Amino acid sequence: MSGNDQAQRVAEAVRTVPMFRGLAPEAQSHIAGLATLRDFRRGEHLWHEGDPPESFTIVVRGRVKVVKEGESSDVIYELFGEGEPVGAIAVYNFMPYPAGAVALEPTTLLVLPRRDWFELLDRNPEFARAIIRELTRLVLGLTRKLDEMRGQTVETRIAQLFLTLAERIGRDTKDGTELPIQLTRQEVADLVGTTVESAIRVLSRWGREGVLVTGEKRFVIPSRERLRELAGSGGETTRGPLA
Amino acid sequence: MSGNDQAQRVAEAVRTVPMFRGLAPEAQSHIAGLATLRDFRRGEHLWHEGDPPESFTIVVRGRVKVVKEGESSDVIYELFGEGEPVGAIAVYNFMPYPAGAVALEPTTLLVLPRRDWFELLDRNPEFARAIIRELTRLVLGLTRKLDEMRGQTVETRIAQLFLTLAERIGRDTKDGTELPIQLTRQEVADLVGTTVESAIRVLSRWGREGVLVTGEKRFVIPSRERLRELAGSGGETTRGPLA
DNA sequence: GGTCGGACATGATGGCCGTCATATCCTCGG
DNA sequence: CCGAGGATATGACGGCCATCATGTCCGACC
Repeated sequence: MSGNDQAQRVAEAVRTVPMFRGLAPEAQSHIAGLATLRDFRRGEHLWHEGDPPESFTIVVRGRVKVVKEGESSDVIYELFGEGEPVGAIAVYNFMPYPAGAVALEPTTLLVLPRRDWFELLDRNPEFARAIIRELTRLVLGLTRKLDEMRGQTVETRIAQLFLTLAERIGRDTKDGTELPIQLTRQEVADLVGTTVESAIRVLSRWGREGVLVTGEKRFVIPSRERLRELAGSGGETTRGPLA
Repeated sequence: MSGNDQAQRVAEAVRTVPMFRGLAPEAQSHIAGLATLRDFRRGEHLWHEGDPPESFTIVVRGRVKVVKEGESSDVIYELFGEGEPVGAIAVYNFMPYPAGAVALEPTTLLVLPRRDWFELLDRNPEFARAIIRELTRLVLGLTRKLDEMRGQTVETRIAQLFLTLAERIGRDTKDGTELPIQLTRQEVADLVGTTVESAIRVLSRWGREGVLVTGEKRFVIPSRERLRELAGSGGETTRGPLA
């Protein structure tokens, strides 16, 4: 029974994943026959840095951070949401995962054994295109992060972070833009490359000033325009004596 | 005559490029029939940010920097050397180039019109793999840059930069490792995300101390071990009162 | 040969922010 | 019900480095 339920859940997951959505029903059920689902709790590791990648994985529910864990501080490289393949690089090259992955929320993964995935790749050239698209997205995100990181003040970088999040996962409500995502101040700090304390200083001040309000498992941006001003004016540090 | 010479040069370029090296001779000459060569002087732009990518391009001679040009400062995302495809992302997605490209040395590019390149891609699945490999390299390089950028001092970051360069293009001589590449202090600064002045301070001190010597169109590292020490010990900033 | 621009160099100054210390609030588990 | 641990918050201190100013050297060009 529950085996049957499981099979149904897998089948539905395959149907909803963008990469597989366009396939013929038979192809979809073929894939569903090879795949399984795995559930993770918030904070649980999907894998650790250095693990060998046994499978190709796609997020079907929840959100995941890919993070390089240093002894004293971490760096979050990227966030992955529903429908996105995660860890594709390691699987493709069969290299140890260059970074760990941690669930930010209760998360479900669609799991395809390496071997099966490569067979599919051989037979469906469009899958290679999907991977290229995904890697492209990664590269653009990383270059963006790189120039955000540079020179700018911490406040500016955090403002840019939340603007990016607003574009990707923001919902408009009557109180402003809502970001239904749970991030600790530590995680915000890791995302922009600073310390917890600095992140806290900015966010608590923003809370007082009404720029960005931290709520239960979400953030609210009353006015994106305010944020955009803060994000834009970070380049110039010391204003000349004249200005 | 010169047309014939040109054809010969193209044919040889195609034979030497890693991506095409494994192909059958007929396939190679087919590609050579579609491709052309373009030469650039040092400092010349291969393209500017925002240009539409008309062709797929591979570096066959020289070296190229891909750079995001800001009003007051630049960021160099990556360096490309002989045999490497450059700008692949923009071509594949037919999006405007997200960054400019500039020749660091006299450089020759193998140029394949977009349309022809896509036909080749359809017929040769291994080309898609080559692109994926290239993108993988890019992603790993960028993530590396990201965590090098974090927290570390300027001196540490520059040390890491030259260690990386030493691995990629270093030649061992009796005086130490030689890096046959011409980089201005400004370019070094752009690579590690700092200012010219800071880069100059570090490099001129290193020159005095014999850690890294700047020569005619090259650098020399007398002892890689020295550099490695400088690269490693940058994390800890304020030593505690006890230590 | 003179001058103009670019690369390299060095000093002074001030601000951002990383580090350390401390405190409050809340959730868990015993 | 109380203690432990985690997240959030706030203040003090000090160092790295961006900015600005100034100077030298060199090749390019007229």
